Amino acid sequence: MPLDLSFTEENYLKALYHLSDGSESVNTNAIAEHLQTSPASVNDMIKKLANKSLIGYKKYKGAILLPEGKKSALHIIRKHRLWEVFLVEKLGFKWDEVHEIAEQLEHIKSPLLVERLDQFLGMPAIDPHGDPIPDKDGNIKEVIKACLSDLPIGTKGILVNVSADDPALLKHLDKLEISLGVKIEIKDRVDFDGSISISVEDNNDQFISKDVGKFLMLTVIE
Amino acid sequence: MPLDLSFTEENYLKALYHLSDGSESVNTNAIAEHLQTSPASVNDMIKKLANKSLIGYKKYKGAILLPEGKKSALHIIRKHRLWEVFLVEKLGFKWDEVHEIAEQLEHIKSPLLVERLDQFLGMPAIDPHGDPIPDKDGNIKEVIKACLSDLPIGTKGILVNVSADDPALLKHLDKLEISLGVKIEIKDRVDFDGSISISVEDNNDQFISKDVGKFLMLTVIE
DNA sequence: AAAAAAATTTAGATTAGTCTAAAAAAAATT
DNA sequence: AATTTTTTTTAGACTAATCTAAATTTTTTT
Repeated sequence: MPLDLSFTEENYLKALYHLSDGSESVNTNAIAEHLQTSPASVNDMIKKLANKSLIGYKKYKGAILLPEGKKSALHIIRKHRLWEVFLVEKLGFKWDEVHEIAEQLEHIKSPLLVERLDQFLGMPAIDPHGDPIPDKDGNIKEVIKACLSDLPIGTKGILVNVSADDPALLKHLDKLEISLGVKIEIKDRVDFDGSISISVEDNNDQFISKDVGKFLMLTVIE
Repeated sequence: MPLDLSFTEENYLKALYHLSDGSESVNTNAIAEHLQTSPASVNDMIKKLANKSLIGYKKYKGAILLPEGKKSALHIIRKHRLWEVFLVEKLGFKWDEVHEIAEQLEHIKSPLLVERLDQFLGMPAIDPHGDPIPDKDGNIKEVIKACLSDLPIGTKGILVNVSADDPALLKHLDKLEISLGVKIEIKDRVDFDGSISISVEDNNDQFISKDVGKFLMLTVIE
């Protein structure tokens, strides 16, 4: 059932999905930036995908996912996130080590494999970064998240997402014993540099920089 | 440590390994046949791999794996076979459904993944087809495959092939719970008619006729 | 509203892997 | 030993994905 797309085509569709918040059209340059390639290459690929009716495109007006393209993108994201769960839960990888490998595994094509993997993992709802895993029909339950640095003092929440793959950041969080699922309370803010005082799992307060706070997404519980 | 080879280069090295029994040089046409491509393409790739010192090549004299190329080939084969074990043991695939998927998975590149997978699977010695899995240094214990009726009493092996498709035979095997991949031990032989007493998966002994034994190919494991 | 800046598209090349058709070398047959 | 057949190699071309540099369109600024 899934279309026979090239590795590269799949990556473009995925990029388009990630860049289109809601359903706005996406700039050529934004895609080029995201995929670390040239705008000219993006332009070529956009035309190709538009010819296959996977995306909508009008000259100079950017690209937008069409239903078929969105379905494909969600299928790739499903595979990516399931493999991340596998790598962490079954093979003992840290959550900051799995992205690159899942980038490769997400392109494996097999009608049966994904569903068997899903069963094997117990049909998980979220991946190790707290992102929701689309079901096999492409339905995805978006989680309501707010960035830690945008939340007021006194807020309590569960860390559900770290919106970055930078290993340096993830390693830093590990050291602070900040991992997905922990409860975080915002205790105070420093006027001088915007540093944030937080407690993790009701332990002693510690500071994180404003920049780190920007990448921590919480589900507010209180 | 593993070289950064393309998908295609890896497939050529693997083909070369499978086609070179012992270490004879391999024909251009044989490779083309094996990979379902043209001799011209093979010739191009042979030159490329020879330039990288992965294979030896003299015009009109065929190609032969050099140590580095052989090491790469064995690493790919290791990955292929470990993934086959994963698919059968963990995801419940039948042994005849896994080849195509493993052909894709074998190209996933990660220094850690293969070793973690190996651990997860309990460092298996053979894959579901009874073929040996090279260790991480590329050492491979070549296995002996032979017809059950030619093997001595006391031999243990994995059933890797049934060299007939007579439904009557297959039905008979089904009833005896003899299927591909099962462990069989040869317990005894009857002088009178050559019947063979075997145990399947360490269950109670049962008899098969000499004629049935002729069609069962085992990989000897002990 | 014109000029400047930014974004986008086109034109023309490049690389990896492939192909067909023709030429050259090796092997087999007579 | 000469001829035929088979195998291998070369020559030239094609596709997918990419690039740089130049041209064009849109947006922003003045």
